[in-house]
Amino acid sequence: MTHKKRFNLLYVYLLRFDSPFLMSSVRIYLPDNSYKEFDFEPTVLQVAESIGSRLAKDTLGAQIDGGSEVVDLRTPLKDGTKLSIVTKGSPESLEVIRHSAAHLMAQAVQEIWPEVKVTIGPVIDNGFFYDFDSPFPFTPEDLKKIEKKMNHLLKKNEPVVKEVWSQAKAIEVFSEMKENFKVEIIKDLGEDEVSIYKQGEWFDLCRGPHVQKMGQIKAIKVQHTAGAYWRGDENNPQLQRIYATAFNSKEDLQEHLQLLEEAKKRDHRKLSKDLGLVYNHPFAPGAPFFTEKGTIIYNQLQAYMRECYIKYGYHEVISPQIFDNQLYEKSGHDANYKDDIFATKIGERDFAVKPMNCPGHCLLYGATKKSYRDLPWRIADFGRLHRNEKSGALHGLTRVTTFCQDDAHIFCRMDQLFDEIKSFMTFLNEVYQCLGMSNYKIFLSTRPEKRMGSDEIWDEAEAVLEKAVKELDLPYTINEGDGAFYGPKLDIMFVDALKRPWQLGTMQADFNMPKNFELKYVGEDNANHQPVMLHRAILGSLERFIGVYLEHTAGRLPTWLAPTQVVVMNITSNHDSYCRELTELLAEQGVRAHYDDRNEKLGFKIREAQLQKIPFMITVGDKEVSDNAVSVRLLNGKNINGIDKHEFIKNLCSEIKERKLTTHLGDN
RNA sequence: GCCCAUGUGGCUCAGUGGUAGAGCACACCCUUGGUAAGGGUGAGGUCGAGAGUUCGAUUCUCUCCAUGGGCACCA
Repeated sequence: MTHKKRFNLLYVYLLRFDSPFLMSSVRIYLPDNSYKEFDFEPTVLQVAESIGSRLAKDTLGAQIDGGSEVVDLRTPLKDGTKLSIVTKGSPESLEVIRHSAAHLMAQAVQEIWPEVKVTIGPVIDNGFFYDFDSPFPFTPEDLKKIEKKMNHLLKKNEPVVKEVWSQAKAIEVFSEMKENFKVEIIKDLGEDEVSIYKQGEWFDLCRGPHVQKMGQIKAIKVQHTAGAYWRGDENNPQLQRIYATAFNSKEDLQEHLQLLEEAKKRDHRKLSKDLGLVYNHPFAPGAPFFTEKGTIIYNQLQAYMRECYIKYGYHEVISPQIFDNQLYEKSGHDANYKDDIFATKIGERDFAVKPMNCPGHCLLYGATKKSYRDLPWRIADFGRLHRNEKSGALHGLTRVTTFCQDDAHIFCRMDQLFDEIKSFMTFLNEVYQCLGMSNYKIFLSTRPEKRMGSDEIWDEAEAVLEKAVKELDLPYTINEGDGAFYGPKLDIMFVDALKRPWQLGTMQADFNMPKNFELKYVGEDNANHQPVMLHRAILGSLERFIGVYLEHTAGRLPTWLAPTQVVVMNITSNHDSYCRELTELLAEQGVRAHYDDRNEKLGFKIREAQLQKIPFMITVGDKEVSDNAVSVRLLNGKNINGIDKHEFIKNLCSEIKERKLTTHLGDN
């Protein structure tokens, strides 16, 4: 603090307490610790005005007392408030802009179709939506019309005015307008007063924050429509949702739209088709075929996990595909999961296709008498699972009806739990590092509404997981009510190259299933005890993982995973025998090499190999044949010419064997 | 499951109330060409399935199936 300020502070102090005739002053602190004084409680905007007219013009909201919530610029500030003004330059400003843009969209819709009723329109990541109660669905042409209308309204640059109404008045006004959803919201709020934001003639019930004038929204884009249930409940009426976004500048909007384009290019459904990895047929909805190429990725991942299983003390098992439904009655699946199980009746007997491995593994545990010395008992299973997903839920490889998890169950004693969780996290970290997936977050998902077992059991299970992450010093977030029906989970959320989160790995603590199956081990005390069951997966399902990984890498797989690792290209048919020998040599070393001997120009072959994202392209011409060498082109376009043939193969083999991340492929 | 949209050769997509077209891929021929598409010729589709309207449907209507965008669901 400067000398002058310190003096001011003292002076004001004296004024406040020694001059009863003056109104006590209100002091608002700015981020640089300086402050502004008022003899009334100023609004955010008034503070901004006192600093400068330019700042006032750019003001969109504020954050107060170090909080992250953005408050409305019309908010009166109490003495001592620490104020950080949000202007159009700050990322928080988007929230304000989008909030107002949502109102603008609702206004546009109601000006075009007065019969459409409004509900709510919140800001979401990257944009906002507004849910309308409309007698007709919006067409793409309607969306264009809405966008046009919004741009027209923007030009009018109407000021946004806040009013505070009594609950009674608000109910009366909105009832008269037949805005019944709004009336319901006001009643549910149960507040004596509610705030209303007006632009021109149009107004909406809203908590804010909002811009000063609509013209502060610089760029909007109406994106797409969707059906959505009122209050997210499928028993409620379905509304018409319109998604849109808004930005501080046309450039920012352009940039965002480009990012969406990029994400579209990386869509695993497109990539898996273009790279020839997966095939889908309407006769098997949600059940992908893996082609000969896709199967290589699938099997390589499994082989990798199998190697890790040896290191981490897991034993692989194979369990039945179809069980008598009594198994699922016993496990609790019949009560909690029936809708998703493929079931069939043969004669008088009910059968079910297994939706998960755990009940079968409980049977296998019970097959032999276990001593405390046998624990932890870790069994892994790549068994095929089938789940009868609701039709609308299917999505590429990430949501399918049949899949295979890198699944394992650990049966252990209570005192072994911590070490098991720790070992799992080490295992997971090793795998994710190997795959270049270092960015992941941990969520602790707690008891869901639909669950089995007593609250005491749940208390214990949740506490065990929480204690473990705390002791391991891992940062985590609680995900209330998102646990499995048999136990809480630690969910691993992988964040991909485009910053999108995906749930892959999981570690679940289950005290319920061991109880249902009356699982026991004989303790040191020669008495029976119940083991704890841990359900865990690192990749999640192979299908889902491959989908996510394709998007993360944009299809540029590390060499060890690439279906074709090397393509050999001759320049003329004179080099044919050399190429043939080279390809055989590579194959002998276990390298997946393809010889492109087509009568085509080199540029053409390169282009195809490039589009197929093959890590190594070898070109062979007169030079290479005479030097017994190879020239290599990498996916990033770099060339390494004239390497000794054997040296190249040696290096390549070690890259594959060590499962190196191919950084030379370019930025993933 | 719900709302909306879409479905045309292997792929990407035009198009029409009078039984269809392009590019790529494919086959054959010419071309032997050093780092992202050489040229020519040809074959290939009862326009997702079923029903209806119509003299006539790939086109209009309905139902179903699948896919896409969401919602809900995701043990």
